[in-house]
Amino acid sequence: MARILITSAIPYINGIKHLGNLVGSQLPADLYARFQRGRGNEVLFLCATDEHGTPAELAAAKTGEPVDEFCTRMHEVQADIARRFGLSFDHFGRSSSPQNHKLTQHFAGVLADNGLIREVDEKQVYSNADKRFLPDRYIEGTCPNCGYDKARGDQCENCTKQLDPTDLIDARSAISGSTDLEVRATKHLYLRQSALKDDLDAWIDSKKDWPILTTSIAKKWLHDGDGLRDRGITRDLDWGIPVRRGDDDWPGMEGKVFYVWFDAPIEYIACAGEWAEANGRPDADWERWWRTDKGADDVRYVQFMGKDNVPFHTLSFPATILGSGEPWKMVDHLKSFNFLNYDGGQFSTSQGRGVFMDQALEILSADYWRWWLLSHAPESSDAEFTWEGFQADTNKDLADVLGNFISRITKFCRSKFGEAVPGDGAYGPDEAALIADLTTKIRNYETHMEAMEVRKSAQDLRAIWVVGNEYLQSTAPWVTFKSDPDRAAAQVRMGLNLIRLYAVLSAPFIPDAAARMLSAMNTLDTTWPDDVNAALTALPGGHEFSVPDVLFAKITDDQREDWQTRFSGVRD
RNA sequence: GGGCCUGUAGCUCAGUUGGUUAGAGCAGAGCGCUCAUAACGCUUUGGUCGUAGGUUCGAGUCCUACCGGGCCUACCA
Repeated sequence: MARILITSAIPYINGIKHLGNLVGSQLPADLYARFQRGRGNEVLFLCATDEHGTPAELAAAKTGEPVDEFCTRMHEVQADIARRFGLSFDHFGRSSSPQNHKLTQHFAGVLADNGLIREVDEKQVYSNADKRFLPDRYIEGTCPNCGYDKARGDQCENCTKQLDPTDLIDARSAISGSTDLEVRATKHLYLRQSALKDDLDAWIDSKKDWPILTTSIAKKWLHDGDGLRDRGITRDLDWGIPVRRGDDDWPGMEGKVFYVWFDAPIEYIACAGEWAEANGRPDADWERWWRTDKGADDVRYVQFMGKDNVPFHTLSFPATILGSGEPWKMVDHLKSFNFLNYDGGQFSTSQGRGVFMDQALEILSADYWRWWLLSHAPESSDAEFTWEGFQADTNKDLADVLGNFISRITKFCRSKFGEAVPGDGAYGPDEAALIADLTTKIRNYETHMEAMEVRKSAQDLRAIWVVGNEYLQSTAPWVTFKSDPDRAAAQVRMGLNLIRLYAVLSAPFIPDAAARMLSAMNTLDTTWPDDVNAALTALPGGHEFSVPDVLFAKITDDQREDWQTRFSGVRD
């Protein structure tokens, strides 16, 4: 039995994620986790909320809550939505956890001991009105290049020119609008990534099977200009992990916290500790997933994320681990995704454009979304969500191909044989051919799932569903029944066994529907079909079942138009 | 500006190291079936593979230029 550690990029605490965020990390990670569990492998699937940084402080200030209370509340909101989407995290942690505080401070300490931290005196813009240092993009002003009056301190989004905050004319705080800004001296810690460049380069080079998207981004950062640059890992904020050197104070760094991108990936590790604590397990139980000196040698570690997260996972976090010199498990495969667009534009959290996870669940159950998003996962390029496509695809795949198959065979059986699997007759050449066909298709499905080829896996699964309809059409038990009832009985028995098989195979994509299928078939047998022949005799003659309700109701044109209108604007 | 990704039938996408008549699903057309959520099955119409050159016996696949879409570019996360 293989052991597989899976992490999804941790969603930022500030607000509810949209469908584009979901399909880029948590959902495919869940697909893979469910698949690996289904095959009988040992899985630890971790996710968490990423809670530190300026936007969290500002969002809390907006609601009037203390930032820690805001984060606690939003964590629960996100955890609840994740549950309702069927995201099967073994633990959904928090980057603000005590475990992460300790571990982040630990890493900073050992990196300093190894000579990989340097202190840098620098100047940053400080807003007297806001009483805080402002990140470049929180400073607005008039672009000296094109005159656009809402240029940000890092770049003018009108003329795309790269800017320095001090370039801006009439610079003001993007938070308060105050122009009472000054340049202040401050001191920060930098991680000497440049010293680890060759190690990182060699490490990336050794990853031959990673998506091009992943390695090309990493290579760009490694070789652009003078090569990989050192990176500031501290910030002048109140909310975050206090800068400490292991268990000791860090003289000169009082009142500062670690940069959110330093502590967020470390939460992948800390989250395992939270998982152990939450389940009353000893430290050894999580360390065997993360410490190669404590049993993690045979763990395969896979990360899922959107392309915007790649540099931090291919460079910063590995630099933290390599630089520590400690035997932490490093990522084996990094699956990255492009973005999902919404009806001709981008999904946007800041602008409230698109469909957000909570809204999606208000109108349809999770499986509709899971199926469509995964079968259109933006793997090779950005993908496009349209309501027409969503309606057409889910109606065809889920209602017609899969749902109707279940409906027709269960209802036919009920009318001719009653609600129990008919035991007469035996499988013959038709069934042997079906089993051979299914075996080939299931092995393809497994291969693509194993390789995290999400869209191809969805196509494979759909093809497996189609086989059921083809089988019924060609054997026509409704005809056979009139001349050879025993033969019809065997055909119906096969059809009912296909439902159980489909439930097992489909569970990673559509877990709720799979559970309803198993429930209707009155079985708890979720054995993975390594042996397809055996899988199709699992429900014996006499086994009682029930005809399930409609598995997937179709999306009507009226519904689609209604939703199209409702989600055409922006959310408040 | 630089780097990378991308442009294949009306739509969404496959096309392995260049190799005979470019594939799938949906939509469209025809036929069949009637167990079923008017569902299913079979057959079938659509493409000179963004444009222009080049390499090659042979290019959707490699090279160059150009046009279009996208992402990143290190202090948002």
